[in-house]
Amino acid sequence: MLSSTAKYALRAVLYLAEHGEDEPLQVGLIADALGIPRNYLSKILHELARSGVLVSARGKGGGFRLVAPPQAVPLLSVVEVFDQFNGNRRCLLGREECSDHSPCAAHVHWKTLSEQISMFFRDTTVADLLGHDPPTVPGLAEGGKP
Amino acid sequence: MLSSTAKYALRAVLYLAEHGEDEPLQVGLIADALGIPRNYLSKILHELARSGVLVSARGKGGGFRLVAPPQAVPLLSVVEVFDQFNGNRRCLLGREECSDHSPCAAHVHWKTLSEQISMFFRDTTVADLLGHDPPTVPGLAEGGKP
DNA sequence: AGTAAAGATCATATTAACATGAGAATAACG
DNA sequence: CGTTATTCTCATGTTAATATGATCTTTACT
Repeated sequence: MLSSTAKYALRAVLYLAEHGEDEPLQVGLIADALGIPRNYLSKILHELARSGVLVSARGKGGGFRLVAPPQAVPLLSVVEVFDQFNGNRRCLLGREECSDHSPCAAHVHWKTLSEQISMFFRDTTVADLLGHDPPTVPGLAEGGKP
Repeated sequence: MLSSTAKYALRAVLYLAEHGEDEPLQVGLIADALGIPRNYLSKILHELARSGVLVSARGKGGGFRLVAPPQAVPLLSVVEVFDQFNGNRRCLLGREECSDHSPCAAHVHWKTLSEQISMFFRDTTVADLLGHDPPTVPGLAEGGKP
């Protein structure tokens, strides 16, 4: 559904929302916590900063923070920085021009679901995902229920 | 949503359902009609044959045919040959192990849509997509309304 | 001013998807 | 049996995503 870059971005933003309320968090910290390659995450966070989702501070004491409160950050604003959701991404058969006006064979069947997916990313916010099992390093055991 | 390989496969299967009822169709014919690289489509159709969706006949008069009638071919049986729909494909954040039992942060929010997507590919058949604007070469003008 | 801690940037490597080209294997048919 | 039309297979090329490593730049603090 999402590129691994977009997944990294989402997980990092969630981590910032949960742990970065008071002070900026460093790339290395987030990368270690989530098991994401450091320099790769660095570039991802940098792009999120360029896109206005995060702010970055260089130098000692620097790091990344969310610009807006989690309730004001739809998943789409994170994900669209890396994955295209426009045009032929929406057409199941990959036609450049696929619309109600000029539909592909699957158009009427796929349309509803496709719109629901768009709505999901537009309407779900980072805050909606907080308070659940926080995303940690995938494949790392996680002692459970007392 | 789908890899371009899976899209090619879907479009080719649709073409076979519409034009290959009486006789097997040749790779070159389908490739030309749909604007898909010939040898690439050849491999795709071969894999669909190995997977039991198509039958192939070599030699003169050969080509490809659907094994079952279009009503009996769910889109999933075409698509799953190329794109994985299992495991972490279903998890929005890319966790290997993401389930009701061990959910990621997005699990409860994404679950419903994810299941609807699965259902779509399982319940929609090739026959459902017939009788609409047939998929042709993308980006090719298509003389329209009289 | 010097130093350490951070992000920013550049060059390069790795991998998988997508694609092309040439030829081998198979089958029909005269 | 040879010719021709077709799929099948292998080798290779191209491109984009993913990842790594080295170095540059900025900032806070002493």
